[in-house]
Amino acid sequence: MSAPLQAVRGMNDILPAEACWWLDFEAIVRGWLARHGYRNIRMPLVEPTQLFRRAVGESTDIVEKEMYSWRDELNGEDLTLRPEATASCVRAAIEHHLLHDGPKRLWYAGPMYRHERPQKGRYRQFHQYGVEALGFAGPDADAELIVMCAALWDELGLGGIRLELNTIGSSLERMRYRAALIAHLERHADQLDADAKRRMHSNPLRVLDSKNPQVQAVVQSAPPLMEYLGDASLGHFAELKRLLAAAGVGYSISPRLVRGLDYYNLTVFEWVSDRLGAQGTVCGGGRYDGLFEQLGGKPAPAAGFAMGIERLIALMQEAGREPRDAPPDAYVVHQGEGAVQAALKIARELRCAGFAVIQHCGGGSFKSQMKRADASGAKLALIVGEDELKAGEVTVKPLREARAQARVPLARLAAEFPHLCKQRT
RNA sequence: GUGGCGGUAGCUCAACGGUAGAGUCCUGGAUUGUGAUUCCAGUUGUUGCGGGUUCGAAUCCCGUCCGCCACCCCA
Repeated sequence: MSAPLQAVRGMNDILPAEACWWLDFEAIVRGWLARHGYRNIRMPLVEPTQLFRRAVGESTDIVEKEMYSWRDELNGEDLTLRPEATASCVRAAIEHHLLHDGPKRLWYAGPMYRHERPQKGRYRQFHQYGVEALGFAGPDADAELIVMCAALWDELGLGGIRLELNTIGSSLERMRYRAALIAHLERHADQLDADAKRRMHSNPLRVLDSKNPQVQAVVQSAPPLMEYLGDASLGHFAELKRLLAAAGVGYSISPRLVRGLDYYNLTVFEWVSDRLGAQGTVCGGGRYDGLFEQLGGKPAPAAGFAMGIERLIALMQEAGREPRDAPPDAYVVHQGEGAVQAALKIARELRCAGFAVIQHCGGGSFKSQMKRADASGAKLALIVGEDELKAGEVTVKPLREARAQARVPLARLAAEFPHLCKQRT
């Protein structure tokens, strides 16, 4: 036997026992999205590499070292497995003129790819639900997005997720601040680590969220970004805070929260849990008013967020929720001449009536078929043997309760089945 | 990319230089066609892979792969 192949590192199979959690999660999320008036959009997993270089930014971790990029030798295109999907979504909106008749509320879901070292809550293929409000300029849109997150945590039964909020102003304000920050960092260059020194010129804002204590000391004494914001930016932020307070959504202002992607401006936020180890961010987003123009489209304001499915499901499991398992209503056991045909017919009839029915396959003794019936979790075993066939009946045996089995005429089975299924003790 | 810990039956683990085991699961049986409980029987395997030390390696050493956790960053 040759060596078995394995899944690619950091890319996981989601087996049935785990997948039932995903189905529960998705059912809740989709209902929630529909009730908020968001419509689905689906973009390709592969995009031109240039899309992410321009949207996410050259000096971000994602573009610098985490993208699965390659050259398609068939035609020389440079392609990348999407590391996030806001860029794709905006690209699609521009390409198909989605905003020609007004702003749009959109959502998407699917796998994202980042080449990082895997650890708890971090995988090379991970999955997100993304929500984007395109064409909305005001802080009311920011508030809508944040408040709907809070509603979702409630629906999912999750507590202890806190909101961290910040504003990073306009690109012009950041440019002015950037100059001041670089000047400050240069004065204290001797206290910066290699990483901070490298970023000091390429992306100085990123130095702000360094966790190195010595670097943080320098950051603490740096001028705050807030002092470089104009009235418009401050007003946007103030109104957002008012709307959140009115909606009863608590938050903490986190001046060091700048987010790793270049396209953000004004509002940025993260929802964080303490129960997930080192990777506690469960959802992150913000406003990206410059992205449409940056990608060659007509300027349009926009805001959005993405949430990590693996991390949220981990929280659901940690909260002690039970996944809704849907065992079949019946398992059809059959033996003897002509029994398979009769069993198939019975199963089909019941399925047409809306019941979940498993038909035994693969032969085996009566005993082994009954074992399968029990293992399937079915409420009832339907027994089709020679006796039943002769009598035109089927034996209905409850598997989950101490109730006697009964013979039911085939003609009445479908009609009586709801009653047989529901009966307790 | 860097560091710490770990890989033994499908699963959970024991054996820690001297012939690889238990529980569970799975399969068959306990008088005609009845599951889950009970009893009996049976299969679990190149001890992740490759090399080295040794009379002898699951065990010690080196390499490699994979996993977990952390750094970094984020979902």
